[in-house]
Amino acid sequence: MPLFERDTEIYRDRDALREDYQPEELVGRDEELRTFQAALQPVINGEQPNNIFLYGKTGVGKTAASRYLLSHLREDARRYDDIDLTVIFLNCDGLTSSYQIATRLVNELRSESNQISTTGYPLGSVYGMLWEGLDECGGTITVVLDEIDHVNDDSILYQLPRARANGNLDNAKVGLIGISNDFSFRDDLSPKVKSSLCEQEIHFPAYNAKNLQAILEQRAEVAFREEVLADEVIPLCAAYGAKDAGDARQSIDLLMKAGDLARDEETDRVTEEHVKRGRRALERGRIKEGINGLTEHGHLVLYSLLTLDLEGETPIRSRDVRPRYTRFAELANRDPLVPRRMRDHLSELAMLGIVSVTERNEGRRGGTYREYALDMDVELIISAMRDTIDLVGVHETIDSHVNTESKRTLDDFA
DNA sequence: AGTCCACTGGAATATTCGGAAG
DNA sequence: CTTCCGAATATTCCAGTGGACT
Repeated sequence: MPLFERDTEIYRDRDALREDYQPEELVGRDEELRTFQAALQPVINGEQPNNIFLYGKTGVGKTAASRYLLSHLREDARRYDDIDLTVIFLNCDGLTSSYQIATRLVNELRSESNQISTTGYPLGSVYGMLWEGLDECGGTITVVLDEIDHVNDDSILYQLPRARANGNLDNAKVGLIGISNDFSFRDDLSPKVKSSLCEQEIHFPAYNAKNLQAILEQRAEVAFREEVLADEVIPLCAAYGAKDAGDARQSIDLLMKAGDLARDEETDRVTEEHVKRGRRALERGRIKEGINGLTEHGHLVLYSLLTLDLEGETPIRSRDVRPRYTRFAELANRDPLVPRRMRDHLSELAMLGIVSVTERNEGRRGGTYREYALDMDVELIISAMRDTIDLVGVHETIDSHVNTESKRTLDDFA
């Protein structure tokens, strides 16, 4: 018997479900594409391009729409002799300042052999090099800055659109396209940046179930063999996706997970059951990741909440979590955090969707406070926590010191 | 109408940590 | 090895907040 064997293939091309796959047509974003296209029209007309600002949550097609339209734009611009279009696409993830963006842009414009170092120059001379590079390139230059909310100073967002007006550029016409996940980012911009960058704003709303279904169908067409998916699979994935965040990435991942589960069992059909199990598995992964990213004190806070939940004490206000937390912290040989900070950890757990929060107000008697409760299956959280390495030490410490009453609770899931 | 409770959430400030440079 | 920097974490302080109570 051979060691390796081809899987019973339900997939035609599994890669079509991967993150980097780019479909030829973009479905479910018709209206946004129309506005976006109209905003890009001046480029073709040879006019000064608009500055465009795109915003919307993750996975709603902002980047995909930009790539799609700009590649068409580039192609179509080639048909006109008098238009010389350059597109620079820069993802600002990991970049924190305008300075870093400017050096990246300079390097994009320069040849391999002529790159500059990303540190060491005065800001002014980097801008100087940037204007020089842009002017040398000439024609119309569209700069796309993806995830600009990662950058915490907006000088380049001011400089770039104004470069021509300020006399820094003679030949080049620069258009800036900013993409942001974070809606509040736009509000925080200084007024002068807002007026120039946000002259064209396009909002990408979350996908609804219908949009998601269209997207999934498009992908599934390529990814799976015919007759492999049960009828309810795609609608179900779409429904979950729309309910959660309207995020295409997430829905596609779910479809892929369901497919993988089916493949692992060597069945030739993906069913509703697979989707449900896939969802659970993905959810667990998400929680695990969330928990892994927490600090030790975050873990202790979660632990406190977990044991309290097992004792049926939830929902619970933060001051009642405190004594339990303090005890655990001492057992783990850590100084307990100050209440204000502990509340921050609680809200962080809430942010991850691990716990739920309800605001209550009992007026003069109790004031305003929030009540926390576990929002996830206890089993799921425990199994996710078990894998958290640095928790082991804490766990043992607690386990060996804790009094019999809570020991019983801990044993319940240890 | 005004008081008051018990928090919340923002902000200023301090401390610790980790990585790069010297 | 130290030194320095910026990011991440913590602490301290405090001005709201909004519904129950007088």
